[in-house]
Amino acid sequence: MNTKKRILDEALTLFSEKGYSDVFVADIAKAVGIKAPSLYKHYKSKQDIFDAILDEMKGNYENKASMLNMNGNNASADAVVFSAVSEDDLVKMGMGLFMYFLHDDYVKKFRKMLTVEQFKNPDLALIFTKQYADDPFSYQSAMFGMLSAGGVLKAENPDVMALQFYSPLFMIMTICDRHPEREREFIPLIEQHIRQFSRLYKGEN
Amino acid sequence: MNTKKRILDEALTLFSEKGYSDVFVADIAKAVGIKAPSLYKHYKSKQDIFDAILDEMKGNYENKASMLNMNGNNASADAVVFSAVSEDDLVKMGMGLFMYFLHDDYVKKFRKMLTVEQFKNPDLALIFTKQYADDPFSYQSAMFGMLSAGGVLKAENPDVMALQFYSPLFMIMTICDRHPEREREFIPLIEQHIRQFSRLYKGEN
DNA sequence: ATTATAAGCTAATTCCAATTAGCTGTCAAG
DNA sequence: CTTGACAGCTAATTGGAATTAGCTTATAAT
Repeated sequence: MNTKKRILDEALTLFSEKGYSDVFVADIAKAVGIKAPSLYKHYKSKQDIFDAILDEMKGNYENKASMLNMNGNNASADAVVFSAVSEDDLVKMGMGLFMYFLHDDYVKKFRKMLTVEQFKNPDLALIFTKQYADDPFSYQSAMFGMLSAGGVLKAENPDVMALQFYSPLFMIMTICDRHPEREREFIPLIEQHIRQFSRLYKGEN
Repeated sequence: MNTKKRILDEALTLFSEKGYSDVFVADIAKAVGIKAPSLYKHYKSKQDIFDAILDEMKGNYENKASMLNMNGNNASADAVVFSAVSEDDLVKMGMGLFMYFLHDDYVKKFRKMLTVEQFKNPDLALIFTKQYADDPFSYQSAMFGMLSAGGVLKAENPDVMALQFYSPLFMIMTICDRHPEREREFIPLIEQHIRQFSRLYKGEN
């Protein structure tokens, strides 16, 4: 039941591994458990399936983003109090973000699809950059700005602080997308990064 | 002349933008200025062209890597002296690495091809991770370890230092691959990052 | 001069994958 | 009960893309 939705799920799984062109309608159908022509009862073409995946994602993202306070909306950082943020708080936040991005099945597949399709499709390039760069930067920059203003952290360029805090998470995520088996090796490094970052910007040493 | 080499160049250009499957033999031939069947006088199949590109790159990399002191060979960091490394030295080194990766035409195309093919081809995944993560990390970690030991920088985990130094370069490079027009916006940020990194790890502030 | 080879071309050939045609069974609404 | 929409199937159809066949010309070696 709900074949229509299952088609999108299986198609996304396949697209994220093989890219749009190397996935055949018959592959998607097989994954769903039907024959290729039956699939046309639900979508009028392969491209239509792809578009539906994009539409679905656009809905999902705004929810998740505001949930994680990750959106570009500058009002959202208000929720973070100016006052103390401990090293453990930063670790919790950074690891939480990292683990969510890395392990949420839907998010992961969608990201991998963006990765392999980005140069063919300018829309996807924009979505990728917004979700994985501009939005996190803008949120974190606002946060670090306030933490600096509140005297919790050194007064340094908050854009740079955001870049330095976030890009290790991003980079290691891309490595783990390629080599999930190396995750064990990198998780501790992320935590060490965040603790070291925190100490450096608190001026402790 | 040297059609054989031109085929590789044009094929790489196309593969890097559209991915292997979306490039037709006729496209490559057209870019070279011949007809598709003529191309088979030089390579026995489309796959053969792809393989030749890989082979060529394997040769290129080891040279470039040792030139840039970027390889995984731990002896290579010996060239860096223990003694003083100024903020400007770090900027020069970081920006040089970044600009080379970002603007060298061959390197850029090859990276984009790795990006879009990585999940289909485990070999490419390994090459990507080696060239853009393991090798830079191992070189820089050795370097920061020596700078710490020499008292030039604080004694902190050198793996984390390498991660923090390099991952902003990597991440911004991936953004610029998608949006070359945003380069102007990001180059200054890279320089600020390196200067801020340097000051933090020198304990100045 | 002759001939072999290299590198190009046009015209098949072959295969494959998306899509369409047309049929069948189910089942809910009337 | 019976009819229409739904969702599936098998068997075409269509179009596109890789590769092969077979021919031509230029050139370099004999």
